Amino acid sequence: MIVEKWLLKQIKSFLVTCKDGASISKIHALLTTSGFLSNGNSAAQLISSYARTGHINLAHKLFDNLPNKRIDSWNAMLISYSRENYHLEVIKLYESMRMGTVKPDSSTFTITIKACTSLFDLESGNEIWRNAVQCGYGNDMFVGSSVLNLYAKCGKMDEAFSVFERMSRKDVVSWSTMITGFVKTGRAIEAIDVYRKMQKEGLEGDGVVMLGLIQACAEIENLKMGSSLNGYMIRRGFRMDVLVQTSFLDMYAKNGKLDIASGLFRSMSCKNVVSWSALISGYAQNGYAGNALELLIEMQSLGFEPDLVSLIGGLLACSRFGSPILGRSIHGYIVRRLDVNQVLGTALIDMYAKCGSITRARLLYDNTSSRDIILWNTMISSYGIHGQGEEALSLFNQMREGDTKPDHATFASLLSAMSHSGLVEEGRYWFDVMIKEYKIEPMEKHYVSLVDLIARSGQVEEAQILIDSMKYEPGIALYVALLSGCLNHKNYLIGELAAKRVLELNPDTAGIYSLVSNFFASAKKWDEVALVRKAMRAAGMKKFPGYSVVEVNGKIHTFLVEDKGHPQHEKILGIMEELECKMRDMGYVPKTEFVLHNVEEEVKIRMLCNHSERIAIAFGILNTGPGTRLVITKNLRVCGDCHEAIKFISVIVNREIVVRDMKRFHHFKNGSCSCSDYW
DNA sequence: CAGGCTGTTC
Repeated sequence: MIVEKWLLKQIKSFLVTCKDGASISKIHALLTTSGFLSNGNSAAQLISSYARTGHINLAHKLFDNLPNKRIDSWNAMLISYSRENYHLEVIKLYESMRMGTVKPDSSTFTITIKACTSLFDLESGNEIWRNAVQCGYGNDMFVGSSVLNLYAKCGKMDEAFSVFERMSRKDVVSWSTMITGFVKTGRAIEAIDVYRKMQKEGLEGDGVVMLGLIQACAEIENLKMGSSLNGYMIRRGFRMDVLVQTSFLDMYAKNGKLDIASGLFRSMSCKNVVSWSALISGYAQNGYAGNALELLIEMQSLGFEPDLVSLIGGLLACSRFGSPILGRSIHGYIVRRLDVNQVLGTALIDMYAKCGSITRARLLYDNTSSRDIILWNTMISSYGIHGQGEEALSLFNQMREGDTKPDHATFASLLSAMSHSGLVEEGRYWFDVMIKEYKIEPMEKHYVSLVDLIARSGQVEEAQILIDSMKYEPGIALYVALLSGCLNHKNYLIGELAAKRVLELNPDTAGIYSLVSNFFASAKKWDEVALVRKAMRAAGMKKFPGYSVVEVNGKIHTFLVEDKGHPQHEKILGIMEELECKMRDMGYVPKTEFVLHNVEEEVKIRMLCNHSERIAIAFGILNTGPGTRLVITKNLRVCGDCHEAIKFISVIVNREIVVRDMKRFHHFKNGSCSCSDYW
């Protein structure tokens, strides 16, 4: 007997580390012939050894043939499936176990609930949790933590919290599950509260807890707390692994501190695809499209295969840049290598729409099999920026018929589409529906669209009343919307108040200064015009020169304002002069009020003609065949004079010209534009 | 046997 026990122990310890399938089979045969397996001895070890060496089918065969299945064999089988991510098999196996007489234990419940978590199967998870309580495992820390994670992953943090509060024993895993859960559901403040409670109970956080806290800091934009967390971790001797470093990197990148993020990235001795992706996305989200694309290329050249997320970052950069050529090439790269999932599909639709091809965007949209809220919102917004308000509305109505509930972003896109298309009554109507039927509290962005819509239609007083009726302090965007309405409809009384508010609220783009200045010029208040110019210089606005991008014959060409550096400069100039002549004959009068510099009238006219969008258009005309559609992307807002001029140009050259600016698309065709005015 | 990094709309 003693020898047998010793032998079994030796066999077990050998199986734990054995990597050789043939040896496992030999031991299997030995145990079978000597009769040990018949009472279940060593079966669990054999099962996990088989599974660990990639022979899960052999493991299952052995398990099926066991005459006496003990709980450790069941659990070994469950764990083997779990390791291979066969979550449905785990749940099935658990159910067949429940049919028999063997009692599940803590591991059984822990693993099975984890499988439900991976499948986001809240229903089965709840059922198994009830079983666990019935079997006396309601106070088990492992089972408890896996239930916390189940609720957290399914977004049910209130349920998780009530289980958490009733747990009699908690360890660092239980606490960190709560912290991570709150962060991932957008409740960063509560995540930090949980951490403080944990500290009060005398528990130290570990790496996982820190990771959650870093993400919390990223979300609430508290970089100060984030940095002090960094100091704390260094003092306590935490190992800064890739995960933690990537989280710090991401925190800085998300908050626009790309210099710090990139410094951190360069200093990392160990980087993975995720670290690359985090920085690429950070650049793309903050408008540094060029840096994002450069990094994507650098990543490949160093042998890192871009994954889904880094490519989504690349697509985002393309849509910021307005470059369909780059976007298409990334699309092609993706199709050759990866499966397109919903997030990627959405990014592609957004990219095509923002790069000027609403048709291609719709094509992709029609080919999607399932539609989540972001996909709907993206398509609605795409129609909006292209000035197709009716299409946006019709899509929105289709959405209402289905089972995806519109959210705040849906209405933001819808209302903005209404305002870009001048659908005044519809805009008012849906704003009301949003509040009354969908119980969505209007946010600033909703008010901005509505004010823009109403003011644009000429009801400036009403727009003013709407702003005054808001429950919170109106931001600059609202006064900008009001002011542009005042400018269009020459309401100088309200306009002057709006203009003053705009200046008080420190505009951060040259476009806004130019709007204010145009307003005062229109009111013939020249002293104010001069003041605005001064304020703009003081704010350092001239640092951002306007540029336009145009793609011709598969190449991207960028033009700055007054760009003289192009090899075809002389020819471009020729086209521009020819166009100007014909435009004048057709009745075009330069709107020199759009020039904010205090110079001679004749110089102003020269400056208007040298705007980057005009140079880009002339270049496009020069280098493409008659009738070719031109797509130009401008980094600022398109200027009011250019908006007029391009209408004429579209007639002269008989082409469709699409100009995308920071906010939307202007489709010029046969002398008119899809947008009623430039702003 | 339970918890960890990056991603799409406004």
